[in-house]
Amino acid sequence: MPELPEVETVRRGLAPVMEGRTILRAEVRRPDLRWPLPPGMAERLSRRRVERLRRRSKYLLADLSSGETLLMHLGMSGRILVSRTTLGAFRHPQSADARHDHVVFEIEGGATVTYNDARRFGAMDLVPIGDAEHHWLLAGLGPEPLGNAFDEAYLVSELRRRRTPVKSALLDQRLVAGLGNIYVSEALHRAGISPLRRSDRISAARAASLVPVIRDVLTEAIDAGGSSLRDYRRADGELGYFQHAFRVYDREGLPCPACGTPIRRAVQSGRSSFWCPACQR
DNA sequence: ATTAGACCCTGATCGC
DNA sequence: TGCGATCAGGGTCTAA
Repeated sequence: MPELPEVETVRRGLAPVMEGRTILRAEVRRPDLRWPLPPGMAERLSRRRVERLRRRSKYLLADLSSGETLLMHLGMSGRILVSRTTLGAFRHPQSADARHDHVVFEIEGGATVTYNDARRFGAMDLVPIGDAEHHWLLAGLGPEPLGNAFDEAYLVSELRRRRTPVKSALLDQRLVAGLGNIYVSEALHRAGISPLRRSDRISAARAASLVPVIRDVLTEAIDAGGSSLRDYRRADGELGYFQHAFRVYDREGLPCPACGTPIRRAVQSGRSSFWCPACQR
């Protein structure tokens, strides 16, 4: 579910209540997420201060005073929600089903941070600070799409040597890290490239144009607080609103906002792609 | 070496 | 109202 903009939005919501503060107590209610939680995780988190909350791709990284980094991934349905215990245990309507509250952190200063994940595709692990980028889940990740290493020369050369559809190439986290099904579809529409087109058959100029387009769509989505379709919520429980700006995603049969042609849908490597057959070639 | 498909799990929605 | 089929912002692993 959450792609880079959603994870960044969660990070920005959590940072003010976690950074510089101590986790008074951590509680693990269900250790069987995508993989078993690391041994003794609750004890290794309790009474540690969160020095910094970072993001790499779709992962959140909390550097702790113990010298370990807590690595978190939200999978498809994961949420991290902040509630204020000083105001009483208040759960408003758009909050998640408490049966899926798997990890709970009590934070110094009166905040409770709850990891909730119905499908349990999410993950957490602990790794020595400084080794996070070598963790097996992070080691193969490509450049950050909003970072300097992701530039026109890089993308042109990577696409040129792949024969997969460009949709699959951009979803490959080894090529660029953080895009998912929504933002790939949106970026390809903005660039006028069909998701079905073979990567190595895109002209260099058109491939290069994807770089600023990807940056723009991610930046706009972060500014909107991400996209809320089914499960995703910001850390404060509110909805993101970038879904209202979708041009093609989840709009099969509806008119293309640029030309009015009905949006088409096709399944590529098991996931739906949406595109305008007139604007995208 | 690539690439499509199965799989992990729960919940919402749709057609009958 | 109930029931099965299908689908969903993630990623890994297997088999062709």
